[in-house]
Amino acid sequence: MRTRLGPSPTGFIHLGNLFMALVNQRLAAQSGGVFYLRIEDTDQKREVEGAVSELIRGLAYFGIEFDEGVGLTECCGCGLSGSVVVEGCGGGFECGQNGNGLECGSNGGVVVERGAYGPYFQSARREIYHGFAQRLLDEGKAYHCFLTEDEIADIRKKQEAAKELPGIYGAYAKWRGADADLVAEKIQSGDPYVIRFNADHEGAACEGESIVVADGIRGELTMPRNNLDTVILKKDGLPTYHFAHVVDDHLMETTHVVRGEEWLSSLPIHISLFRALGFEPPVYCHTALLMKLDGGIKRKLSKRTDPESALSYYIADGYHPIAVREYLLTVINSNYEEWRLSNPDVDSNVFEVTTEKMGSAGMLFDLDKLQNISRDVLARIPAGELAGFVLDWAEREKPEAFATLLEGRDVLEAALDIGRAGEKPRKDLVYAAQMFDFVSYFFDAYFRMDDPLPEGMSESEAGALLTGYLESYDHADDRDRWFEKVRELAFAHGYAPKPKDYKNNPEMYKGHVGDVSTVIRRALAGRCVAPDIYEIQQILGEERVRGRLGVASLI
RNA sequence: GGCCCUAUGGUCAAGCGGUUAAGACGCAGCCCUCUCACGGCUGAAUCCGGGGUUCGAUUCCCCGUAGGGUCACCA
Repeated sequence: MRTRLGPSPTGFIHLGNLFMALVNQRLAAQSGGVFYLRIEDTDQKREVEGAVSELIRGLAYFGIEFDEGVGLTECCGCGLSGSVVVEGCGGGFECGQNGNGLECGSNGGVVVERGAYGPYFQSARREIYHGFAQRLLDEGKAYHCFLTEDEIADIRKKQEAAKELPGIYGAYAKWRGADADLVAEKIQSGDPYVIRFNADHEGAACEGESIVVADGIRGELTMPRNNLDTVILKKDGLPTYHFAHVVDDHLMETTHVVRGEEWLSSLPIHISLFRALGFEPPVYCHTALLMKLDGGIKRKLSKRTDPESALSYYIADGYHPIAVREYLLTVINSNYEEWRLSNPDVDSNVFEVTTEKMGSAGMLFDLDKLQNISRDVLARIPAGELAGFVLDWAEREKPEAFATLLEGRDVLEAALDIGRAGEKPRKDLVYAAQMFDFVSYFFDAYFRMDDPLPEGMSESEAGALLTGYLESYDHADDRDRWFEKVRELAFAHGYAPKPKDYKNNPEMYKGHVGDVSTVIRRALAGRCVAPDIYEIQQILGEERVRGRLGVASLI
């Protein structure tokens, strides 16, 4: 299979982009095919500078790499902004001569193209589109249209009033078959125009005819034939999506177009264009959309109002790429989870994604599920690797903490590794920001006594317990000996050494050993909820343990 | 509004004419237990409605209904 991703460089990378990229990537990789990146920059108004390299980097964070097409490479060192080099051009291009107007990455990346089907920027394929448009023009399948915005608005108003289908078609297509001399004259005098597809070039008799398309996900689809004179070349000479899609995916030999359901309704236009040009259409796979529950109703994840729809949200919080991929995989093919359960240690790329098993309903994005998957994924990653991951995150997102973490890297690693050995590892870790918070108290700079004492525990009582604990503290004790001492301390102060004792005879005790350990835990970690005290102490080291206990016992 | 897509618990969903209607997340309870997390067990919770077809429909067909998508010189 040859698949592609065709994003427009608007500076916003949607979760949906990643979803689509992942499906396309897996499909190509599984079949030994090619997955390429084409930049659909035909809307100059929406274009954002630096969006292309940001897009590539954003996707790369989640492990999306392209075999062909637009990519990023190390800076050529020219230092000039606005320069592009084309890989494999043999030095024939000087920096800045390519003219695509892209940045020479401020952080060392240069946008390049590779592959035999270029250019992969639609804005650089103008002449190609013009050639095919001319062909349609010559064959009477397209025409110049000089309708102004006002005229179109009037037409629409009339159509609305008459409850007719809006758009340019039939009798409303007044430039269809216009006098050639008049057209030439208008062009000559510089009147702006667009090229429209003539939906009735095969004769208006086709009205009511329907088309049947075999969708890779949805099976056989029956839709009415296109009857709108859709614009294929805009006033500025650039193609619309519809035309660029048809021309490019034909020329670039895309075999499978995986795209969102929002394209379903323009499928008839695309089929008509393929037919008019005499091209074979690719296999279409229209995926369900990612939705969000909003006030009780489902709706498409929106980039304007839903922060979690942006890839940058997950990068900023430091979600692990593997976790996000696995979550997406469970959404892409629901049998993935089952597979993962029986293959806990196999690389997720071994799982075969199939379009037939993709849902077509539109699913809610489930952050809980992502987090749950993330816990499992992170539990399988060695602490050393996680420490590096957190450091990368901190360098990027929390620079003020980076030096501290880097300096205390061994502490960071040990802290992240708490309770993870053995058959039933703890699964406390979810994403980098959360991991940082989870271990922050190990670093003096972030140690805070945040939590209040447990209910009913007075400060003097806590102070007495801590003083007693400090007196008997021996850093060299093993875990059993250590806890034995905690029990003794508890008993000496009127607390049940075992929770069960307290449960059975609540009137005999002030509380149980858990209350005592909570006071200790709070003194050491600043919180009443944290992992095993013994391990925390071992990581903190004797000096800091005594220091924190001493400080807390005086309050 | 037209056209199109979709419809199983709160969520993701198995199912593909006869099932006690899987599983996962979440939720509740219990167990384990120094708190938490992990783990174990248990539980509550689903076939949108109405017609057909059929000996029998969650499953097939039709009609509603609901949700979504789309109706640009944006993709």
